[in-house]
Amino acid sequence: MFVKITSKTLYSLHFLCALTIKAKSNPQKPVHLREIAKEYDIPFKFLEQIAILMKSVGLVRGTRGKTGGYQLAETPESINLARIIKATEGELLPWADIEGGNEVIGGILHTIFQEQRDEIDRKLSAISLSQIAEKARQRLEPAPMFYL
Amino acid sequence: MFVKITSKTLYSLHFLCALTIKAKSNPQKPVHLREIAKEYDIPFKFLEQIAILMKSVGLVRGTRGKTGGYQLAETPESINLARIIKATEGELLPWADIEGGNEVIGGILHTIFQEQRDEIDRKLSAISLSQIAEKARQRLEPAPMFYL
DNA sequence: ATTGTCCATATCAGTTTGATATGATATATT
DNA sequence: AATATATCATATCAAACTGATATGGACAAT
Repeated sequence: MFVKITSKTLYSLHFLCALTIKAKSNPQKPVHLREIAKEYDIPFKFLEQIAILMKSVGLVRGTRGKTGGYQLAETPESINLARIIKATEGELLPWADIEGGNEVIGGILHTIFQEQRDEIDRKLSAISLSQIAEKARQRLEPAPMFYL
Repeated sequence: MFVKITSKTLYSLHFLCALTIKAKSNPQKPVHLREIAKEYDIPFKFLEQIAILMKSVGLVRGTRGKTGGYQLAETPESINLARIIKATEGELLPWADIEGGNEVIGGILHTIFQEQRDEIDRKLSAISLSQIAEKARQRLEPAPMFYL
């Protein structure tokens, strides 16, 4: 593939959206991973790893113990898609060996893609978690009554 | 990684550039893979696979027998970078499962990236093999005499 | 016939990805 | 204090992908 999004990113977005949506109706209260795993059909143990990763990059806070769980460490408005994807997929710029420099074709490609990468970074940075969560919430809403 | 270029693409570009450059001084004459593999330091057997791939997508022609070799199947002006990368890395659009549709986050990401992918496609399509080969030729040129 | 090329698969080691297993640590409840 | 339930942290594993190698067939000029 050329542009690649792994399921780790998908799961991470589900996770963060869940925290965002649930915080609306009940702020302050941590959300259990089991709950999210069940609702979004994510393998629980995999979700645990993702939660730890999200915590390590400062996007969420974990509370231990029986009434523990996770909640966003920042407002969903201040968290953008670029930060999330960089956490899950690594830096947007890939070819470390190409950047080496003296390799001819690599150098050419590097020049060609530099501009494009900056553009992608800008666009992803302009999309906030709150926007994504809002769209997800809309799509998840049950059909209006008058369809029944 | 997020945007990824494998060595198969690098080697392919070396291969196609070699054919382009050599065709200038000696058109019609097929170029041996062994020659290219040596000059560009590409594992010969790997290059063979790449040559077959390039042939299967119609970018080069192979001539068998003792005086055989490879040559471009089209003019280097009509071959663009998008075609080459699609041949080596697959379609620029990756997430077949995401495109499925009814998955919420996947659908959102698909929308977000659609525009960007088209943009990348346009930019890569605008860069021809002849341009790349020309740049490569310039960089490969020995230093001018008056530097000695 | 022999040689040197393309052509086509099969295989293999290393890495990445998705997922599971095991257990430690922390805290609210009983 | 004991227990239940949560986060936290590694270790491990199978499948897929990547880079590379191996083996052998088909073809044409000498």
